[in-house]
Amino acid sequence: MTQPRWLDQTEMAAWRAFLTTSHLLERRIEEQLKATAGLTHPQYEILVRLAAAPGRRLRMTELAEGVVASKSALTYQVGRLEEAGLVERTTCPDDDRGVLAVLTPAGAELLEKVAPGHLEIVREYLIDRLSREELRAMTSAMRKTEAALRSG
Amino acid sequence: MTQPRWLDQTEMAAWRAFLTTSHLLERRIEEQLKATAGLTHPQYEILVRLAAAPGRRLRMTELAEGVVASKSALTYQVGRLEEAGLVERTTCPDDDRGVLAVLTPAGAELLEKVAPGHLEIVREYLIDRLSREELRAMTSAMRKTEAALRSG
DNA sequence: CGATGGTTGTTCAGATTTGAACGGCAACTC
DNA sequence: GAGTTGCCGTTCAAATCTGAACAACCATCG
Repeated sequence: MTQPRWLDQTEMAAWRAFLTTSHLLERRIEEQLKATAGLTHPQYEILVRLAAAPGRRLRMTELAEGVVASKSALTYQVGRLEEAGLVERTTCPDDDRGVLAVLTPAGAELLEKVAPGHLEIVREYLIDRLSREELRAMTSAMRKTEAALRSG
Repeated sequence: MTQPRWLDQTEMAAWRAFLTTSHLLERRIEEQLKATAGLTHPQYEILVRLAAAPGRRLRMTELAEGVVASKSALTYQVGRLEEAGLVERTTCPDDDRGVLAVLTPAGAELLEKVAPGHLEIVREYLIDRLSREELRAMTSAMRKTEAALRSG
C-alpha cells in the first residue's frame, strides 16, 4: 500500500518536455527521410546498424534489439528493404535457425547519400541547441534509463 | 554546398542514447498501460490533456497538437475512447466546424485510477534516476528543441 | 450579398505495428 | 541418442497510423 507519489511541478515539466519533444522530433525526422530517400525512420536505423556491424551483417534478433523493434516489425521492414535491394538475407552458418541481414552495396551507398541530411536535422533541432553541459547531462540521464530498461 | 557536418563521438552518443531510450521507455509505458487499464499511451495522453483543460474539453485540433498526433490519428483514438464511454463529442458552440472532445465522469474516474501506476513507471525508469541537475538540463534541452520544432 | 481562400474534422486506402501462435532447430539432461 | 526445454524468425489477424482527398463551415474583401 505505497502512497501514490505524484510528480512535482519540476518533475512533471521535465517528463512532459521529454515526451512531447521526442514525438515532435520523431515526426520531423520521418518527414525528412521520406522526402529525401523514401525511407522510414525504422528503415534508416536498420541500415545504420548494419553499416556499423562487423561484416555489415547482424542476426535478426540482435538487429531488433538494437533498433528497439519487435521481432515481427523487424521481419516486415527487412522484407521491404530486401525488395528495395538494400539488404539481403542469409542463413546463419553457425545456427540454422538464425537469419543474417546483410547490407548490400546499394544499401551502403544509399546510406552514405542520406546520412548527412538526416544528421543535419538532428543537429539543427537537437544537438546544436544544447550546451556541452546539457549534452553531457542528457547522455548521462538517457543511459541510466536505458540500462534500467534493458535489464528489466 | 555546405560541408556535411558529422556528429563527433560525444554528440553521436548523446543522440543514440536519446533515440534508444525514448523508444524503450515508450514500449515499457505502453505495456504497463495496456496491462493495467487496457489503454494505449496515446489514449492515456488524450485523457490527461482533457482532464487538465478548462471544462475538461478541448477542440480536436488543439488536442492533436497537445498530444502530437495527426488529425486522423486523433479522430480514430477519440472514436475508441467514445465507444468506451470515456470521452464524448460535442459540436463547438462558437464554430460549427469544430468538435469538442469532453472527458466524461467515467473517463476522469479511470484516469485517477490509472495515473499513479503510470507515474510510478515514469519515476522508476526516468525521473528518480536523474539528479536535480540532470533533470534541469534535460528540461532545458527538450524545451529548446520543442520550441524550434513548434515554430517550424 | 457573393466570391475567394483558409480552417476543421472526417473518411478512405494503404502501410505499418502488435502480440500470439507456429514450425524448425539448438542445447542440455539423463 | 532420445526427450525436454527454449530460442529463432516468420506468419497471421487485428489494431493503429499516415497522408491525401473531401465536405462543411468561417472570414475577409470587394
